[in-house]
Order: sequence, then C-alpha cells, then structure tokens
Amino acid sequence: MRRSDAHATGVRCADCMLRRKRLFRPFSPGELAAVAAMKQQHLVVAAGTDIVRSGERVRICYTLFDGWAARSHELKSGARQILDVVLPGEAIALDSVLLGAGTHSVHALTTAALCVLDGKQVVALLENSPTFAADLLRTQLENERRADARLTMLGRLNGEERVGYFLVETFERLRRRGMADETRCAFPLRRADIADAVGLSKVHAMRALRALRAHGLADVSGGSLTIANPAQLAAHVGFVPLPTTRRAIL
Amino acid sequence: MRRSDAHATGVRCADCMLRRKRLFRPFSPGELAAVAAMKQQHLVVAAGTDIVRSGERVRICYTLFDGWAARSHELKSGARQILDVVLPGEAIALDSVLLGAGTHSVHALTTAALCVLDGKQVVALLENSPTFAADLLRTQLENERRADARLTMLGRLNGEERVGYFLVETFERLRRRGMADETRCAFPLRRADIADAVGLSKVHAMRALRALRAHGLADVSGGSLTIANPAQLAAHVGFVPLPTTRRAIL
DNA sequence: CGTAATCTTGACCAACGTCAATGTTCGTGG
DNA sequence: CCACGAACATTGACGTTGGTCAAGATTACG
Repeated sequence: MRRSDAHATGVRCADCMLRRKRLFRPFSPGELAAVAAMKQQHLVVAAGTDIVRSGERVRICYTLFDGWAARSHELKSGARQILDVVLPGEAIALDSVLLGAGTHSVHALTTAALCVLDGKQVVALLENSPTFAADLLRTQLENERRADARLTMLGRLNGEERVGYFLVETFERLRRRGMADETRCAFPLRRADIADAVGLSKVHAMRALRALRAHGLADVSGGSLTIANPAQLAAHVGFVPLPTTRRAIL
Repeated sequence: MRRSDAHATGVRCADCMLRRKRLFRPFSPGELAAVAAMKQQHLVVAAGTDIVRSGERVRICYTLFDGWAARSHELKSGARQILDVVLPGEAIALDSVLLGAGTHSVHALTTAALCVLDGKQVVALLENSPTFAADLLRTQLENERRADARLTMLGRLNGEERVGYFLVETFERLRRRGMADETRCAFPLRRADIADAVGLSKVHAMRALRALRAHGLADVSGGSLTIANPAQLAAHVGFVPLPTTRRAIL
C-alpha cells in the first residue's frame, strides 16, 4: 500500500470518473490537457499518513482522488483541532502553492489515493485561464461559506448539536458525491477525531453520540454512520445545505 | 450622515489613498480604469445599519472604504455569531455576486463608507484579467487561513484566551493598515459584539475581559483597546500573525 | 493468544450560561 | 444647565454543560 501501487491505481485524467460527477465543473479539452500535463504521480498512502505537515514549503499540491483526509491544527498544548474533512475531488495544499508554507496539516483518515500536481503548472493554468481562475475562486468562496457555518456551530451550539451538525454536514457532502445512500454512509473517523472536529473532549463527544442515538437521530458504529431522517437531524441542529454549485476540480 | 454625504466624501479610485497602502496589491492602469468604471456610488451609512442581509440576492458588492463592519450569522434561537470583523479595503458581498444569495449578514459597527460596485463588471474583470483573478484567489486563500485559526480558537481555547486572541488578531490587522500605534487602537465593539465574536455569553465575555485586564494583558475601555505587550499576548493565546501578502482590493 | 489501541462509562470538578440587580454613559428635551 | 430615560457595562448568585481522571470492556492485529 505504498508508492509501488501507483501504477496499479493510476488513472488518466481523460478517463477519470470522479471529475465527471455532476458535483464538479466540466473541463474544456484545453484545461483537461493542462491538468493531465501537470499530474506527476498517482500516489496511494496508508491511513494515518501525514500528507502535508504544517510549515512545510512545497512545490506540489494534490487532488484527493479516493479516500478521506482531515485538515488540522495542532496547538503547543498538544490539543488538536480538525478544521475540515477532505473528500474526493477536493484540493490539498493549494494554499501553500499560492501563498507559501502551509499553516495546517493534512493526514489520511483512510487509505487515500492522491493526484500529485506540479505547483508551477497549477499557477500557470490559473494565470492563463481566467474562467478557470474565476471558477476556482467560486469554489473557494463556497468553502468559505461552509467554514462560516462551522464557525457558527462551534460558537453557538451545544455538544449534542455540534456533533449532530458535523454528522449531517458530512453525510450531505458524501451524498452529493454519490458516496451515501438514503440513510447510511461510511464513516471512518474515530471518536477522538469527532471530538477534535467539534471542539469537545473525547469523553464528552461520546456522551453526545449516545444522546443522538438515544434520540433516534444518528448512530455511528462499525465504521459507518446511519441517520434515520437526515432532514429531521438537519432541522434539529440548524444545518442548511448550500445550493449546489459545480465545484472546480484539478 | 446619509447618502446625501456621498459627494462630500467621494473619492476617485485613481486618487484613493487606501489602495496605495503596502498591504494592498498595486493596480495596473487597465485594472484601475475597470474598477473606476464599476464603481457606482460612494455610500456612507450610520453605525448599526445592515449593509447586507442574509438571503438577499444582490447584483452589487462593496469595498469597505472607511469604518468597521461585522459579518454575522443569526440562528433561529436568536443567538448570533460574528464570523469576522470587516476592515477597510476588504470586500463585502463578493460571494453573493459570484454564488448567488448570501448566507451571512453584514452590519456597520461604526459610521462606514462603502464603494458600491456593479456585480456584472466585477465578474467581467475577473474573467478578463487572469492575474487579478489569481490574486483575488490568493487573498481568499489567506482569508481561509485566518478563518482556520479562528475556528481553532473557538474549538480549543478557553474564554480568556478566546477574547485575548480576538483582541490581538484584530489589533494586528489594524496595525497592518496603519490604524494602530504600538500599543493602542480604536475598538468600537460593544461587549455583546465581543461575546458574539468569540462564542461566549455577554456576562462571561465580561469576566474574560476583567481577567485580561487583571493580568495586565489587554484593556478595552472608552472605545479603544490597549495591549501593553502585543507579542506577549500573542504568545499567551497562541496567535501567529500570517506572513504579509499583498491583498487584492476592488 | 496476547498486546495495544480504542471504546465506553462513572465520579467529580472547572468553565460557562442564566437570571437579576445595580451602576454608568450618553443623548434628548425642558 | 439639569432631569430623564434608554442603552450599555458590571457584578453576584446559582445552575448546567463540558472537562478530567480513572477504570473496565471491546476490538484490531500480529
């Protein structure tokens, strides 16, 4: 499950099924060629691997092709905050290509497949294809809206609501990628990960999960998440799905 | 202090001193002309005015020219979360021009002067000037980094640290705009605003302010903020200033 | 089969929210 | 200049939420 698998799982951009999903912006032939040219490697890493470490200056970025990852901050105190879960089709380390040394870490939550992209060529595409740059800006503005909502959840919801919010939001993101059925999806996060995502201690995150289960709202067990009535849970925690826009993908 | 003052305070983009600050990206003559053309009005609003209301679909966006504003979410419960303080030179409602109906509100914290920009022309500039789109994307990625740090503060710091973080972060942003001296700056937020920014109740935000004052770290009174030793406070709360990049301004 | 990691729970304590009362500031009209 | 009221600031008392510690149960894996 290391780099030696690269060829086994390699996919040419032109054949990539991920980018054909409705969620993603269609590519012009020219853009597709540019992206195919900048793709240096198809890399598979094991669960737990650090994909990006905070402070590293890098000349490459990634598209998560398959699997789950988490962006996080670590404090000197040892505490950790998970900033966001990264799902297939999303960019990793794009910020460090455009702004220099990254401020967050990214680690694989499951076995993860990554498209490795040459930073210089990414910048070149941006500066040569204005519609692409504009679409990437749209995607980034949409990310900001999600981040705003997460900030509100951390600042203003109680423990049970925070966990519930995190679960439906993730469920909804998976649904849009065709990675969830009506009430169920994979959910590889451990209890400690959930706690670090919603700003609770591990013990209290447990209590919140127990309460959600007791209320028949959500159940996390055996690596999968079941939400009997997603609309009800969403209403309960004040989650409002964003209107679907076609996200830029690299 | 209403629209009638527009002419009194009107500034032509070519003469604008704000955009000449080091913090902001210099403009090519072509871009400057494009921005001057899209500027429809120079609008002055009183403190407390709603500049943008959540859910409104708009065809214009703004650059905050002078004064302070706050972006916020309101929950059905009546609770409010301030997402960010908006300072001179920053865009307002750019997201709703590019993505449709906004998801947050923006209100003026002080008397505020706004450059009103035509949305269509903003989009046109983006799609015609790739370097500008790329720079705006950089600025947006920098905003994301700040948002990540705020999320971490909400999730992982205690009340006193949260308030301290919010104060130094804002102080540092003002300093970069030349709006603060070594230890002091204007600070027009009320106690309730501070509480809503850091996810505390008003009463507890008070206690945190009292503790910060008792520890000699920060003092908010009479509409101004004094931080005896900003570096010390920053270290105390884990605030790390982002490297300065030249921000795109419209 | 054994060891380490993770999950789960109870008991207890600290942080934070709520309620309610008092003080302070500031603008307005007399 | 003063009287008044409204909005805001400040504080104490008390209840609730969430953190910490510690132990036992379960799972994953060599």
